[in-house]
Amino acid sequence: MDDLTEMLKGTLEGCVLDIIGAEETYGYAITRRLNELGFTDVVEGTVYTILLRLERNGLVQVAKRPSGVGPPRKFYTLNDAGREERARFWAKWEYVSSRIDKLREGGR
Amino acid sequence: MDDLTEMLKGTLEGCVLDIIGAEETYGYAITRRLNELGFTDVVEGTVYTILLRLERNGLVQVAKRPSGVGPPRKFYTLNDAGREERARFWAKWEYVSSRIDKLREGGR
DNA sequence: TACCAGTACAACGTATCACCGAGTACCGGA
DNA sequence: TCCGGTACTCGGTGATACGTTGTACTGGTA
Repeated sequence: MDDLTEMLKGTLEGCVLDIIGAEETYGYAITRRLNELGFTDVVEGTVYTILLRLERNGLVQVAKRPSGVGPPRKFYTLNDAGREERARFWAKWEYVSSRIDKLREGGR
Repeated sequence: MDDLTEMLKGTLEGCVLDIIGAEETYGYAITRRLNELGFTDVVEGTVYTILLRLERNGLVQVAKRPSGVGPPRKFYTLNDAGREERARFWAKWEYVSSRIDKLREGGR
């Protein structure tokens, strides 16, 4: 699939939020997860910018722990604000995607 | 629904493309159509930027005609390149939205 | 020992996009 | 005559994903 960049704007952060919400995890693993989900072009740099943004906005709790197979990892968990934001994201997604699907079906 | 700006990036242009593809129309009417579709915060300035971009990228054919109820209108129609782009948009949308829905259902 | 691949994160700059605001202009009705 | 509705243009702003480069730790292997 060719360039999805623009279409991922505004949704990628929500996806990361959701992945963290499912279980405590770290940047490198999140990137792999997104790749295997089908977003093959998403690179580490992108995910780390999102993670730093989430941290700066106070949506996640961070814990640095050694990994054994490389440098230490920063593990992320959602806090209350993060869980709220995640719910808001899915509400928005539901809203937007349902309306676009309506347009597609020629819904006048 | 609160701010959808970021989530519309990359999809709004596709929506406009689709609306034009359905029938010959003009900026002001496209804005109204998007508003009634549920994208109530989309304003004329935004739509006109998209239309100028579509024109610059050679995806539409333009015809200026008097309106009778105000200043002349610029009517837009998709050309071959525009129809291709529209198809590409829906393919991308199908791809992205299906994968996000999968994430949402906890699809591991 | 020296090198390399895999893992892991950070920081810089860039392009694109939706939005905002202000401006121009045409028309009909109160 | 003014005002609301119609209709388009243009310049600037902020948010976001991406590309690139750099740092650094580990284990395997030639």
